[in-house]
Amino acid sequence: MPFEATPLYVTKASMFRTLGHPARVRILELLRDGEHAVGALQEALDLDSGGTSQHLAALRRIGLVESRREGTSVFYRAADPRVFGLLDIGRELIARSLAGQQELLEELAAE
Amino acid sequence: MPFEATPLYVTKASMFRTLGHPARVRILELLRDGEHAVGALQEALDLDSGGTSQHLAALRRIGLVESRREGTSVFYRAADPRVFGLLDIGRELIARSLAGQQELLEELAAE
DNA sequence: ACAGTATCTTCAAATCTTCTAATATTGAGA
DNA sequence: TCTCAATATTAGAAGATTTGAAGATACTGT
Repeated sequence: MPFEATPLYVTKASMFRTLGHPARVRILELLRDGEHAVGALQEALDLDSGGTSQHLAALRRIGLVESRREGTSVFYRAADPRVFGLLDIGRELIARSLAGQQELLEELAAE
Repeated sequence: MPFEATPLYVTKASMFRTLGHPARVRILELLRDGEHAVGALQEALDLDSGGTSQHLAALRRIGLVESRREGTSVFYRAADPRVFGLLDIGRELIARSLAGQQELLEELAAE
């Protein structure tokens, strides 16, 4: 009874697509240093409560974050620290790409 | 004269979003073992020529692939092998998440 | 220069995502 | 149980992306 007849590359794509929103990238960056309550995230991101929940729900849907309730607050954390590796590689790739543009600019300036 | 006044997390998000399409994930998987002509990719993906070009253009726009023309063919390759690290971590995270679901199923079955 | 092939671009229709605002749920404490 | 505060969910409008078809461009060999 396979729940998941979806090819792996489709699942992978949904994961990347879920990461493909500025607010969600920022949420994960914040979760690097441990769990945060929804209220704290909301304030840090300058979002309203609905928006914050929606983004968290998207991240939870694909299993990137997990939550824990404590009284009236809900705390979120990264489900697996490897997700930060994605962010790191992302940063490296962007750095590389900007460095390339930089070189081009310098060549142009040197003419 | 900053070309890029965009915050890093926005650029990062566009990169992930660009990766967030099954065809583009598959293209990168194919590029793991070296460069491929557009025609070859197109056949492997079973896409029409327009679609293939568009996906490649999206990948090139954010600097994940580079191309080289040889006669009438254009060959694409990954601009930086670190991008494969993204795919690898993606696979690991999905594996983890499926394993979690699996456990849940087993608990349910054991009841 | 011409014909043929390969790749790229463009544009509008269909689809999916995000945003906004309103409403629902959950738990704590009186 | 009632009410408040914190999160979550939903629905519809607005915005962005994908698709598919057609046309434009570039290269090779003759």
